[in-house]
Amino acid sequence: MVDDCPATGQSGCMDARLDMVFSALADPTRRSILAMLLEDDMAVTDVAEPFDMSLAAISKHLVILTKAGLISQEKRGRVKWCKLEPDALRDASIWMQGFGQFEAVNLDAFERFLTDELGEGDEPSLHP
Amino acid sequence: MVDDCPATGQSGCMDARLDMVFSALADPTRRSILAMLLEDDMAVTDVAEPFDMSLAAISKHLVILTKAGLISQEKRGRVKWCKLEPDALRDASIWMQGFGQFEAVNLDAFERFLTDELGEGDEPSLHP
DNA sequence: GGCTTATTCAACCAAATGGTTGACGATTGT
DNA sequence: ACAATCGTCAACCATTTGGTTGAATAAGCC
Repeated sequence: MVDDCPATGQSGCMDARLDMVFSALADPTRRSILAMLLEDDMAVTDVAEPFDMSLAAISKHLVILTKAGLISQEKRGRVKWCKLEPDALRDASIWMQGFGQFEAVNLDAFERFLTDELGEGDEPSLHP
Repeated sequence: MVDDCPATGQSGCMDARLDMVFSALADPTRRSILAMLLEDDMAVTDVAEPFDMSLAAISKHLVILTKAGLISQEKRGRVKWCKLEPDALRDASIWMQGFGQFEAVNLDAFERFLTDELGEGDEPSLHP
């Protein structure tokens, strides 16, 4: 009954986590927030600034991202800092790769990944 | 205005597609369907069979998966065949990998991937 | 102490989601 | 021709989602 196989999805115990991760990613605002946090940790107010939306709405988005494990929030003083937490993203990505494994063409993606990351200079350029 | 950078998410034209892919993946029923289709193409009725849910509901799920590009449906005679379409999954997975790229630990995932796929024999064993 | 800033809470709302049922068109088999 | 099977459509329903406001809590500044 433990989730022995990530592909079956049959009542696995990581189902709920995947639910949360994918539905968190399903919103463009939340994806933008993740992209912003990719560059640096940010306070809630600063996260909200570029959006045409109330602070409360952003706060709720951040709660959703936190519950999904995609970010973490640490309160220091009166400001709450948001930090990207790539593990959950990685897990979900791995899950998805399961669906490509049986196709040889899937290797394209990894070639692209590797050349993007390793071929383009030494400093970890975030997004070419 | 074209989506020049997959990380910004700023009004990129692939946003809508990612919306659809991730919200399609956010439902456990739909993920199970994908897992079933991983093993073989299936007719709609056969997809619906293991679920405790009406055929119409499954039909709707399949429409959602189709619109997201995750599966394709081809009607042959009176039965409609559903086939996994891994490209969309791969694209979304690539997008997600962007969030791991700046971390060295991300390479773990790819090591795991490579050993899983290449290390476990010649025949494309679907899911060990 | 009293103002300002940072963030959440609570109540509310419109729209989207995920399901049901029953009727319907299309295709197949006898 | 008739009946059975495959799948979708339409109408409906309950719940969730994503947003709004205004008040409330908490911390820093003068």
